[in-house]
Amino acid sequence: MRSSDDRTTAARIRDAAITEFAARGVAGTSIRTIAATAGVSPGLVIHHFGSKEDLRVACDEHVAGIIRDVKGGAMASGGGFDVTAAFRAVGEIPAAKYLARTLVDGSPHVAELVDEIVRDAVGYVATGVETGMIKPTEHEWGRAAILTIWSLGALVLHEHLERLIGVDITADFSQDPTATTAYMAPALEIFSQGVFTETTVQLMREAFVSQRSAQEKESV
Amino acid sequence: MRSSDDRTTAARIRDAAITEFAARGVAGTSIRTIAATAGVSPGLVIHHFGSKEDLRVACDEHVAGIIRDVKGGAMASGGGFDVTAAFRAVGEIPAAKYLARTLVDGSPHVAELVDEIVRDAVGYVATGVETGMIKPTEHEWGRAAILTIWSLGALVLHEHLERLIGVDITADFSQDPTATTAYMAPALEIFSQGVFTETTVQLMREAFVSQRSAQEKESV
DNA sequence: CAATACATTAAACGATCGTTCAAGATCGAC
DNA sequence: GTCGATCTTGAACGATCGTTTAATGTATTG
Repeated sequence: MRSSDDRTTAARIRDAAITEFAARGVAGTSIRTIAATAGVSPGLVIHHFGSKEDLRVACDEHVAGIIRDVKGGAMASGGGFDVTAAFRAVGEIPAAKYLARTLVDGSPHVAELVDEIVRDAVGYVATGVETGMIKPTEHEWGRAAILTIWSLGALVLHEHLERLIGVDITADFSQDPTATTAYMAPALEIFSQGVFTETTVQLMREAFVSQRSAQEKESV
Repeated sequence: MRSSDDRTTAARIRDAAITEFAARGVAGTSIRTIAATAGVSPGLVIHHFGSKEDLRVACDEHVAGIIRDVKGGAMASGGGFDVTAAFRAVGEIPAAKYLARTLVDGSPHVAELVDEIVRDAVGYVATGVETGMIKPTEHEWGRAAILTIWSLGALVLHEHLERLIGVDITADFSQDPTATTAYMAPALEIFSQGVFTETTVQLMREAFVSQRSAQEKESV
């Protein structure tokens, strides 16, 4: 039975930490809990990683590595800026949940990683525009950033999304057509035809301009 | 000087707790920290709220109350399903940040609250469709849910959004036209014209159908 | 086989945690 | 002005936290 888990003890501890940190946050997880999940003593956790903070950094770096692998591998065949799709494709569910938590908890490396994902999205979108798949825009960076944030935001709020539409985007639902429809269909619709009518766009543009000129008056 | 703060001591403790919980999470915040922020002794916190968990519930309910007020007041004049706009309009920044944290930490009341926001969004969108402001859809619930999740997701990831495009959506930037442009312009663009071209939509639809029929074959 | 390095554990340490408690301080009611 | 109720504090309690330490087990190596 042991042959079914060929990971190092240190790797098992690290993976247990990733799971626990993802579920309860770093502050909400004790070393004793991680040790219990990994089936070792608390002292061994410290022996292998030095301290809780160092263990957290090790988790950070490991998940960051997975993300970079996933991006390199499944990017071209997938949805581009939809990071969550890449995770599902590779089956790295704990890493996805860890990222979701860490995006809010904050960590030494996650900000850097998000910037990286957005830069990739900019490149992906630019290619899409060149090949006529994606509409051009004045706000290249802003649009890529917002699309990425929305995608990551859905990942972070996966529990709510699951409750709302019955789809866990941190799980592999590629075999479940119902789930695919519930999540992908409305998103695809928004991304293709938008939600506002021409009338609304015109109204908002006018309101925006008038607000702006009013502020210019104020500031004089 | 004391006249500048007419809140009850209990209210000051509660507000301090909301701020600290929002910044560091519930597990990452000690009662002693809250007491220090409120300028009282740790014992007094317990005396007024019974326990840390009860204090958390009190924060939950207070913020939920603020959100319901905000929804009722600024909904009609604002962006509809953009919850964050409502917070800025009323100036309840700590409540917004508390909600952002609690959406991920989980709490006894937040799920209920999210469902409520989505139901409101469905109603708002339906009205918009009737008056010709919003495009109709097959997926009423799904679209409203996803739009709400995106909006809340941006709130949750406000720190990353600020770093990426220089706009803190938990702050009142109504006086800052640059910030308004950076965030609102791309979002409005996506919501009006979409991001995918007709070619892409057609391709995705075909891919979706073929995937589906392949799965139907499989399941036979 | 002896020696050495590494893996691992149980026990304990000091710090901090949420909470309790006893004792003042403050206040309104009679 | 006295009394009871409420507000507030400082000290302390037991539990749990991250971490250390000493000891034992288990390989590896010459």
